[in-house]
Amino acid sequence: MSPRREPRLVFLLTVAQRRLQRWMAARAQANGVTAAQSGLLFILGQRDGVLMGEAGAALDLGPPGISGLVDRMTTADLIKRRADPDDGRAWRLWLTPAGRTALAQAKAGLVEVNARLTEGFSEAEIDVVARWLTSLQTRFPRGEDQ
Amino acid sequence: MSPRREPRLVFLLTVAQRRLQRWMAARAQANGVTAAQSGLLFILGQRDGVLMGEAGAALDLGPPGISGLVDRMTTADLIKRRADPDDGRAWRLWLTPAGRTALAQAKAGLVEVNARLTEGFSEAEIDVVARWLTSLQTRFPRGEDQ
DNA sequence: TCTAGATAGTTCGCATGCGAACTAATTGCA
DNA sequence: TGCAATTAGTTCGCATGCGAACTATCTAGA
Repeated sequence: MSPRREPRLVFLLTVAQRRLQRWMAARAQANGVTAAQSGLLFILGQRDGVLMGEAGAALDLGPPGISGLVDRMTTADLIKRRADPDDGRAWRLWLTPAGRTALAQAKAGLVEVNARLTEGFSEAEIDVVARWLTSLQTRFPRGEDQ
Repeated sequence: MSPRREPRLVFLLTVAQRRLQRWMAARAQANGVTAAQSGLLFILGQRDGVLMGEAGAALDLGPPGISGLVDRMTTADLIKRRADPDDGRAWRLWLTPAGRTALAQAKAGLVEVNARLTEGFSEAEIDVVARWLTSLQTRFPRGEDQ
């Protein structure tokens, strides 16, 4: 409540995310995989064959978001969609060979990005940042809340 | 170089920004102004009559970004675009009365958002966060760099 | 068994913003 | 003066992801 000048966190957060997005998109020309797409690749790398909804939840995407992402990645032959044998409404997602290759490249790229993201900051500082970013998921929840 | 588990900063940053975006978009139903749009309103509140390019630079938007934003806000009658008398290529942006009203509401809303963004964190911690976010603009520069 | 409600995804229209390619106006310089 | 290079914006196609409304399937209870 002191009159200290608030850093413009909304602006900083928006710009930071956009910069990262842009930078990774430029990298995408190399392996053809964007940030959002590599997110799904990572999920499938851990649990191949997840339901679309599960993948969406893991990526914090709503139904339209995961649906569109899956469409684009299916077209790009990075993943494959197969009907769930037990539930006629559901689809399970699987990596294609091209998807596995892209995942390997994405993993390598992530190392560089993470290095760039943490360079010049101590572990304690990065922990503060991570804790703050994580806390926003509680402060700005999905759905209808107070 | 220790094998400590990296927090997934790319993911956290992406999700945090999306959560904030989503939350502010939901607020937008009230005053009809989104986060990106209120960004431009704030710029014009400080310097009414800026050039589009100047506004874009202030918001870290490229030419297509600011062009589209201006189009949408002009259609929504929040801003007005007038030819620069000295430069036939350039346009200057001005708040409309509706834009001024929306700006006042956006300012009020920002107070709440900022409170939510900083709640539970010390000033020193917020400073670390702000410094980290700001540093990304250098780490992930626009244009072609190393 | 039948049906009402819940659940999994899809589709539509929209906002956001990028890169590439473009138009039009201005400027620098030979 | 005149033209080449620069600069201000626009346009196009794309990726991303939202909310609202929809379809199809499944499940639980009367």
